[in-house]
Amino acid sequence: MPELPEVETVRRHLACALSGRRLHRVRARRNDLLKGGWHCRALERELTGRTVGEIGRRGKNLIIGLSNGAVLLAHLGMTGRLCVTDAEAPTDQHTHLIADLSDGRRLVFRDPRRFGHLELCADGRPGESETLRNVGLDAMADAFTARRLAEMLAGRTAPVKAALLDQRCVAGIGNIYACEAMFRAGISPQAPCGELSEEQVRRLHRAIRRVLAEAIAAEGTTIADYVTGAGVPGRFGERLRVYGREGERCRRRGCAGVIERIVQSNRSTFYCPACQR
DNA sequence: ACAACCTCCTGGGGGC
DNA sequence: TGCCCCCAGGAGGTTG
Repeated sequence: MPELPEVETVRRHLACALSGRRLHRVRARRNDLLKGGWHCRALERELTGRTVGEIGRRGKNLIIGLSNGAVLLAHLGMTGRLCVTDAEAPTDQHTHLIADLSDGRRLVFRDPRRFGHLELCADGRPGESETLRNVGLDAMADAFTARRLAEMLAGRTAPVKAALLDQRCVAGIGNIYACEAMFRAGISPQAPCGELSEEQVRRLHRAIRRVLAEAIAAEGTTIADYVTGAGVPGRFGERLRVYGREGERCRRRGCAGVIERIVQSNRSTFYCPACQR
């Protein structure tokens, strides 16, 4: 599931394969995947002829700069893929946008489960878009400090896990890396936000940064069908310490605990009851 | 204001 | 073998 490291991997791929190319024929197929009031024909008209500039990211959102100051935003949801393929590569009913590029290849947006979406900001003010207006500080941004994390958690009674998943606070963490960060920090996913000590918040901040940086270096985690731009699975899956490991032994040296799975806000949480308190 | 649910969607897997 | 049900979860919406 594309969280920050997977989206960053896609961003790097697109920066190589898409930046500098012109979009010369665009087909959009589903109005319900377009935010900001767009429909397919208008989006096709607006995109056609634009040249792709820099590719950025905030949280799990891709920010694709276009000529004339427009910006295309893309969220991959659960199963979304945005990649540059050969023009002969087959497409299916889950392919929702195809843009032929000036170099003979094509940009393809495919998303079977359709939790993803696209939004064009013709005015070049993506910060006010439907997509980004509720998205907080990127988890890898310099401005995301332990102090900022402490401010976000202060006074809240919700479990820490819920706060980490809330994109309005810190953006980019999903279910996998929330579990992994809490394990590394040795903090119970059920601990109320406001009850963490300063030291625990510092540990949590450090754990978030480290697990995300390691996952970026490994080109993400492949659970079901995410692949990197090169079409290969991410390598971080083998380094997960709790996610998906229910019933297995804790990997922390000297810990005899067994990983448990609980459900929090309808989502699986994996943790070690022996080392997370 | 905040927290706890519900909803959208499809493919894959388990059980019978 | 085939069918049905459940499960995965990002994020916005609704309810309390």
